[in-house]
Amino acid sequence: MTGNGAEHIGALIERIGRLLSTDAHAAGLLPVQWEVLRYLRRANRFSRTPAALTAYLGLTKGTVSQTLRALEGRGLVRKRVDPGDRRRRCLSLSQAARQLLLQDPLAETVAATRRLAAPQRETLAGALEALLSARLEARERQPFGQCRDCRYFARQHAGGAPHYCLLLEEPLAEEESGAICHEQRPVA
Amino acid sequence: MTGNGAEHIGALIERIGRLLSTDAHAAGLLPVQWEVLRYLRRANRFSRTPAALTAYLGLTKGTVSQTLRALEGRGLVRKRVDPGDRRRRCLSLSQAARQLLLQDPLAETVAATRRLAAPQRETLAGALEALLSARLEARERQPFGQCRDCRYFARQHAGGAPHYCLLLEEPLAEEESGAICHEQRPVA
DNA sequence: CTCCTTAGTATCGAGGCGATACCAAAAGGA
DNA sequence: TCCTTTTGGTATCGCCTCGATACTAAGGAG
Repeated sequence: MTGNGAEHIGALIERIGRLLSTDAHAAGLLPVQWEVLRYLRRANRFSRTPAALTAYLGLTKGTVSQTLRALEGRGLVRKRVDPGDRRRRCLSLSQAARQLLLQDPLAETVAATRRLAAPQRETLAGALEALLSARLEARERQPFGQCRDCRYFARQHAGGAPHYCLLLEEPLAEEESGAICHEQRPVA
Repeated sequence: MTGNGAEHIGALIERIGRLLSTDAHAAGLLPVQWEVLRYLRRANRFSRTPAALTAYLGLTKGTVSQTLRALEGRGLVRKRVDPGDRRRRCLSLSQAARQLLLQDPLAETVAATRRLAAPQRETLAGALEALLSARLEARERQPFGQCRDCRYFARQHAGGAPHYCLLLEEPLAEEESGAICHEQRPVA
């Protein structure tokens, strides 16, 4: 292989992104629609709202509202008013959406990643995280990291007891600690 | 950092791709329009045609035709009939397009890549190439590699003499050997 | 009760995108 | 030579993204 400069890496990222985009189209949904479904699968209960989704995708709220409208029309996303704050909408995936996610075109790339040697995969993950956080900082975007990596995450050590969010003052189940959160602030 | 599995890498790639897409929007052109300009800057003279561009982007020819129409309307791309084959159109960048490419939003990510440690950058490039070629094979897409890595590339060793393409039977200048080609077939 | 902020929707215009249909030029027979 | 096929590109339609702008509704602060 020739040309391993920084420009080459830029071209690779661009090309892979384009492939993912056409894969997404071929799988029956538009790229951003797949991303909405993936987000809703990974986000915790405080983050499954149009506002958090808007921040995650980096789009305007009007665009997101319209995209959600399209997904609702297809019966993939359900929207209902938050009883606590009647301005908020709680988003959830339909059973059809969960079924559809089993054919997520991104899975093929994940499988290709699995075929890399373990140390190479480690380095790849680290490098991508560095690139991502550089861009996030430049744009002052929220990181949307995992709950358990958050400065407000309090781990309860008494066996079986749930964890706790010091920001939202809510108990957290063990399964929730790996979900992404729109309020997440990395430790230190 | 937590969760370095293959799924995590998939999420990272997806998220970076999304950031690049919103960066592109912010820079005044649509993502695919930036990609067209980048392609035309990097492609050799046999590959600056709508058909090659269509294969590169993995889109339908109708879509590409329409995108080129938009870029032509903005005075960024010029199109003229190929004198040899009057069905073909030869594409070229205007001076305004070359000027615009100096503000390519992808450059910021390239700069971030440059800040990685050299061995990490090497591994990143290798891993991304592996992911890309896996997807290309699965979709039976052309690689669009560099001319000099092609099985039809004949290097002339007599000082200063140009190289030669055994497929198209055309002489090649030294500067062309780094360009990407729609006919490129990697060695062995 | 006002003002302000936050959450979401509605609408418009540009444009990507696939699908389909179409046209023109080249190439390949019989 | 004429006829067919193939190749390169365009035109049009419908759906959807996307930003911009303007709007409604609900919560909060004084």
